[in-house]
Amino acid sequence: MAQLQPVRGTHDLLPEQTRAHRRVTDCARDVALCYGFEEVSTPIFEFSQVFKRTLGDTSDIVTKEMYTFTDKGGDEVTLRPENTAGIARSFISEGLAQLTPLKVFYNGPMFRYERPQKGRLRQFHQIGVELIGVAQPQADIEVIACGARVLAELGVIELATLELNTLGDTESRTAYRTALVDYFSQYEADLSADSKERLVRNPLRILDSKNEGDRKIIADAPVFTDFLNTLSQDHFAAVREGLDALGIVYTLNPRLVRGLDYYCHTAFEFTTNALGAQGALIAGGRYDGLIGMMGGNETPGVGWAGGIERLALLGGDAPAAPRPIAVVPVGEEPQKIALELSETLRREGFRIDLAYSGNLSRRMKRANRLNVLAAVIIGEDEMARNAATVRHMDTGEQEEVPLASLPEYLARHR
RNA sequence: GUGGCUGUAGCUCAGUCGGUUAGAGCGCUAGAUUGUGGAUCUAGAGGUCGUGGGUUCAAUUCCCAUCAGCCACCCCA
Repeated sequence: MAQLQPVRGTHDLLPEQTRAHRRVTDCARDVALCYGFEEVSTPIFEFSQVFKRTLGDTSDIVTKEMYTFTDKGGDEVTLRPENTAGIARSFISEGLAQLTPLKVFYNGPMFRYERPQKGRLRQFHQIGVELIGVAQPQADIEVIACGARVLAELGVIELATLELNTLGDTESRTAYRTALVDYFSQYEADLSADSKERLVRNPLRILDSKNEGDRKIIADAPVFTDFLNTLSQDHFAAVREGLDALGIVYTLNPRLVRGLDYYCHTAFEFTTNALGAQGALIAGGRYDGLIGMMGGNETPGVGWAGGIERLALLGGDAPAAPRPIAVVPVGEEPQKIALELSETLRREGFRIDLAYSGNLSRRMKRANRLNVLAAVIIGEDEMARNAATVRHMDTGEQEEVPLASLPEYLARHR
């Protein structure tokens, strides 16, 4: 048991969990399609530069959480810790600028070297959308509405609250950042160790500190709204107006900050308190500087990512496994035609499970365990009559049906 | 990365104040029922008590380390 265990923070997805994940991804994909997004996939690893350049040299992800290695050709590559950078890279290298506005949906594994907890894994899975090439607040609104809709369709919207903030444009944020550093520097000695770190790495993060001492200092810190220029204010106002018009409720959270450098203007997060400390279900925002930062033409973008494991945990029980129909041969000859019969029925679109071995009792037991809808029993007797006995497992009723009309019969009783 | 809790059968958990063959329920296998599942009864399989080391006549039990899970911090999805 201890000898052969999965790598820390990774999980096997057995049928039940896979069904739970698929419910989330299928639902999200359907919703995203409604909003005009198309599904894409980018590679699971990229050159490390893709992430280093975009996520910020000081972000936790880059400094301590990336799975980075040198491949046999000497290239330094990294297992993707998130998918926005990969999409942006693809946008540039595939020349997708001519397709703007580009709307994509993705789903897949991400990797972060973190200390595992429930809802926090080293290999985890995300769904997400990106809307690239639209600077107008309509894009922010549409993207947020899409996220809200995914949660609603999953039936977890009641457990979530939408938190909203603006990070302003670069000009506003730089001014605010400077003011914050000035302010907190006065109290540097009283700040928690974490916050002293943050003072140099990401001063905005101090605002989010849970440390009590920090909280007192934070109470009198400069407020971002005082530093927002008109453009930033207008953008944020328009986003709020749009959400109001759509009836999407949100709470303003001035302390909502993004860990990644490329975000600006709208930042939002659908959070829950039903998962302990792992509260973020869907998080995203606007990243107008990202594509330019990577070397493409300046192109605005907005998007979000959602944690599949977290959404699946909240979503309750996995959907039931599909109920197949069992083909149960009894005897040598029937055994031979059972394979053929199974294939025929499968071609007709039925989900067929063949009872491989044992006496009839054993095979029926197995069929029962698979929760089959019906058992198609075929023995010497039936063969002689070119028929099969169909037993409906829920009622226990059974009926002999000519082989030729079996598909039609089963279709009626499906 | 920091602090804490936990680790006994496939699953959920009892138990041993250190002492001979470690238990239950569920599940699994077989039989009662040689062409009929689910219910019932009977029998059976399954554990180096997470791993490694130490203390001891003796360790699943005590100590240390390690691995893993969980909780909080951190970070976020």
